[in-house]
Amino acid sequence: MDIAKEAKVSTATVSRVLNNLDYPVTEALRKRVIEVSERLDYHPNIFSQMLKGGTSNEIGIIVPSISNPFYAQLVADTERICLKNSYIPIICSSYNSPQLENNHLEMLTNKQVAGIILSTINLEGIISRLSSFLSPCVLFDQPSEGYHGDSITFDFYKSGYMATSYLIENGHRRIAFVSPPIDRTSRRYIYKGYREALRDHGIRLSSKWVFVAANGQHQEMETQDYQNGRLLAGTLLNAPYLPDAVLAINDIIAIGIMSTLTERNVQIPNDLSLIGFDDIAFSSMVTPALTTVRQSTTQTAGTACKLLFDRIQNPQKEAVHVKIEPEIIVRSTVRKIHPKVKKQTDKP
Amino acid sequence: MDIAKEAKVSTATVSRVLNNLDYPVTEALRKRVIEVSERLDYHPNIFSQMLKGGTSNEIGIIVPSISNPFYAQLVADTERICLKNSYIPIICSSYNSPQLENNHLEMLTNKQVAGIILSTINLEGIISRLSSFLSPCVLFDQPSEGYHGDSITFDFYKSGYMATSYLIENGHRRIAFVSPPIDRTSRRYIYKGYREALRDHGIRLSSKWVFVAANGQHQEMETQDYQNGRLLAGTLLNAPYLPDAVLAINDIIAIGIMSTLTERNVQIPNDLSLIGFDDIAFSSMVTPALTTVRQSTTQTAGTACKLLFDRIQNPQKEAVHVKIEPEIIVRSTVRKIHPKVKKQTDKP
DNA sequence: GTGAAAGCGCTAACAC
DNA sequence: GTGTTAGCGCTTTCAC
Repeated sequence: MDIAKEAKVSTATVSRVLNNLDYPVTEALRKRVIEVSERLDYHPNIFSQMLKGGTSNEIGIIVPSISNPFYAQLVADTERICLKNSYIPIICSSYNSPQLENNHLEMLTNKQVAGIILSTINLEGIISRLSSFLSPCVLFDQPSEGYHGDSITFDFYKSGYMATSYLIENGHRRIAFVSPPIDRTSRRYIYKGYREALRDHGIRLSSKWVFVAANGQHQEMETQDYQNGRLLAGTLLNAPYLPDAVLAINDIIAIGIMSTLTERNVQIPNDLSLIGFDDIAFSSMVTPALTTVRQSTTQTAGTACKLLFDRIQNPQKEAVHVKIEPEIIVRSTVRKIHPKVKKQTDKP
Repeated sequence: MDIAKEAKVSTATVSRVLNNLDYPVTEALRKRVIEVSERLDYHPNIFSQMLKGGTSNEIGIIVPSISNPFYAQLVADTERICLKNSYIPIICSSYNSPQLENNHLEMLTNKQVAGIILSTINLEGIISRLSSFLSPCVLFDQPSEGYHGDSITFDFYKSGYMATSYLIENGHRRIAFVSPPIDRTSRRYIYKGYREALRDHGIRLSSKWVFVAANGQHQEMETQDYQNGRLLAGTLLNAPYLPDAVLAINDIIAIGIMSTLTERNVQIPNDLSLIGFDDIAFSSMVTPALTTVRQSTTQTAGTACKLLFDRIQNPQKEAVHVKIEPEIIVRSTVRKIHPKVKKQTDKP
């Protein structure tokens, strides 16, 4: 330690002063050490601190893709809370690659971060390893069935159910379902909610109203969802008649649908109602503003951080599972219609 | 080292095997070490590696706000390139706080990251310290005048000049300028480009066509820009007559303007042309699709990474300054008008 | 009150 | 070919 030499004291004293240990050190020495450390622009070497058994104040945050506005928001919210609690967030995108997610996880545990907040795209693949980690891990956003640690997810099933019911209550019967490939548990649940809401209201599920994109998703998700929305809206318009409403599995795909519809002079919500999921910032910026089911990022981020902080404090405490309730944000893309008045388009 | 004991060899041998040093080790021993290391699920302690003088493969990326779609895109692009080159990106948001930016910078240098890619919001404040860093730092996105290291920025002045000229060439004369507070060098340059383009085309700058928001920006930037756009469009509509065109200093504020205009039945581009800056993904998703000046994030990210990687390879090489050329993305919000035909609105 | 010294896990120089 | 050992910078116990 250079400071020790320069100030002519022992390294022990330097350590005691700089770490503010409540250890008896004469004012004179203390002052000298501080003076020298400032003069030398001293920064402790975190590696040797950690080697010596120090604890990290970093928190890893892993999400599928940071360029997706929903995750950008979720990460930003989480980041802010970490910072406020003097943790340093380390943000990682898995880009839908289990391999990359694994790498990140390994990197984070190697660093012995204080904790990990993870939206996994590969639950089955990692669930067994999670508990063996040295750093506590809370799962958020995506469903986490079978995980025994802390977790917090949306109630996707309920989201799907609520959105569909909401449309039905507004008089819609022919409700289309539009989605990218249903390859995630979250999507499966929304779809299930959709089907069961229809069933519970005595509406027969018709496969002709289910539009699921075929392609994979290794490109940028946001653009792809948008394009899927545009495309699927196109095939939807080719049907002999229009549905009453469309349930789009996320806001971006909904905005894609709006775009094609507007182009083809189909008025929303006059000719067709539309509801999305997520409530990303842009949903309120499009015209007409999109009615959607909010998956509150602030709530998710807040709860995830709280669970993690609590666990860091008390590693022995019982695991907690939280479900965030969906909330319908009523804006301008769903209109009330009278179920008796069957609207027909001018298509053959 | 547990492995050494377990396999009954020295730690040196273990290190040699596990690091694949081209050091003579008998196959038998090598196999035994590998077998044990796998059985014990061994992970090297990166702290002691670093302590011993190892080099980090992490790269710090600092931007103002990750929830801003432009920066989300820029970060995602940068992240991907880092990953592809086996660097681990560490993403930090400064949230427009010089204090926080400083903290991040300090954290990154403490970790002795391989390099830093920085969009600084506090150039003056940090420029002197940058060169004393142990990790090389390339500045991107924001102007970096006075910095002697590598840097890469947009030609904001040219952007502003080009956009304004483009509008003028399309027959517009009364061109409004709409912006959040002009508190950043980038914005000052765009504004300057606007003014000088007007001047060079013999159009007098009229302060009544300059709309600059008053408020600060410690909230979420994206929402705030949008709201500013809405508000300023409102005051713009209260003027006795409409301008021919509006130059909005970023896409989000442009989308805010579109929103108010659509609400008030002002048709874009028939009644008013509009051009933005950035070319965020959403600009092509709104209706009508926004004409804008692209600040290519892929180009910026690519160049920034290249400069940094080069410097890591060769710390002595000369500093490089790159300016990314703006590019007008023609979509549907600017129409050509004949300069002679003075359009008047029906307002008094 | 202060200092000396051990040791965290690893790598590399040196011995054998 | 393989083992021994010093030392990276820090914290902490123990001795003075």
